[in-house]
Amino acid sequence: MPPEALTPDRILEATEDVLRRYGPAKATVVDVARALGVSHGSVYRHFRTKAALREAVTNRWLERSVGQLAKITAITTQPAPVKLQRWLSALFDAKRKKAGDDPELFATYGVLIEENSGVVDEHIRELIAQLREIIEEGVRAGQFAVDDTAVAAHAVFDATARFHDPCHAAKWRSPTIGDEFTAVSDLLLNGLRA
Amino acid sequence: MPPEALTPDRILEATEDVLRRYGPAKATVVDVARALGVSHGSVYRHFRTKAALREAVTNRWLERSVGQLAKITAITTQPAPVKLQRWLSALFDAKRKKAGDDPELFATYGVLIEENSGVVDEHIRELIAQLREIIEEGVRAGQFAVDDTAVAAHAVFDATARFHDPCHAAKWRSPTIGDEFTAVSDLLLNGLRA
DNA sequence: CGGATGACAGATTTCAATATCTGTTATCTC
DNA sequence: GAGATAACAGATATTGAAATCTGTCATCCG
Repeated sequence: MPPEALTPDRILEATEDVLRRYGPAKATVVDVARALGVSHGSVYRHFRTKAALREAVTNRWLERSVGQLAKITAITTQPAPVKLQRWLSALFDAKRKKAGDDPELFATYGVLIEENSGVVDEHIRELIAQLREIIEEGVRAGQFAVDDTAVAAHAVFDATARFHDPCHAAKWRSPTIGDEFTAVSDLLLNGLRA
Repeated sequence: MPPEALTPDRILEATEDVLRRYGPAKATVVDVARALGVSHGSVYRHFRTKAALREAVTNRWLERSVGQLAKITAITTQPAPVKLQRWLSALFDAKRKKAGDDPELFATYGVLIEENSGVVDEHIRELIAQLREIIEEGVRAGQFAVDDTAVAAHAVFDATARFHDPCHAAKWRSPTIGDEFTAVSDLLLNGLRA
């Protein structure tokens, strides 16, 4: 009997390791099985296809970041404009940090994200829902004036794409990127203001 | 003697044809020479390297689009907010049209653009200069209130990246993309307003 | 019987031999 | 002599045979 039972979680852990080591192009199900000391047939017992396995890894990665941001949404001691500003900053900083700390791993997840656009769409829907909550709070407090908070939240998310969408990651290394973010952020805040 | 002298322009024309036909990965200098009925050595007389040839093609393509937008900037019968709105729409429509009409060709130029980021930077600088002119006009007329028109122009350009940067092209096929653009555009206009 | 295994078929990837391409240059032509 | 050419070396791309991978399944084990 192996030291521990084979669980989806252990498989996902091993898959992340393999992806980190070999990259998205070379990581195989056989590699994952080898890392776990089992046959690849056993992996297929828990994940029906390689695509499903990669999707689960992607989901896991995205959920970790959404969780962090939800904490900012939950803070109640800040006025909405400040909270929105901080939320956007946190999203940008988190992305930039990940991209800067380990560009290779970031690129790996970039590939997974392109593969699993469905999972990403759901993730984005959650982020926009958080944004909407902050904007709604601001409307209630008379700090923001918008017709439709859902539309506004979507617009804010879209307008900051340059600072969170991985396809712009290369530009995040520019020394002026911070100023550019502030300029967009301020302009948007101003646009929402009552 | 060939029907016409071999000029840089004819070579660029032929290069565009070859790129259209074979795509960016397979288009070779030998192909271009063959299309022109000359030896590839002759092409190298006009363009020092394959990279220089591709850069010139990229430049040509980008200049065509900047030229169209400059016409909108030059119109003097519209108030600045309307002009800005129309300019952004025109940029988005032009990109979306190109991407939709011939996705393969658009992808080809997408590859060239990644190869020649220097040329693209200059192109973007020109676009932002046009934006800045419109914003300055609005500030003079008391319609816009911004500290620094250069920063504001940059911010507007960045905030609309989702609607002009080729890395977002796949999303331009969404049926709701028009509404999303309008929402961002309105939000930005509001943010600039005095 | 629930869970793991290894052998298997068809699809995909790797690798090394072969062909093509890039960029230079000595030569040719008008 | 200005402009084109073709031969060439080194770098890059293509190709097809061999290896590996994906996903299935009959079989084995506790």
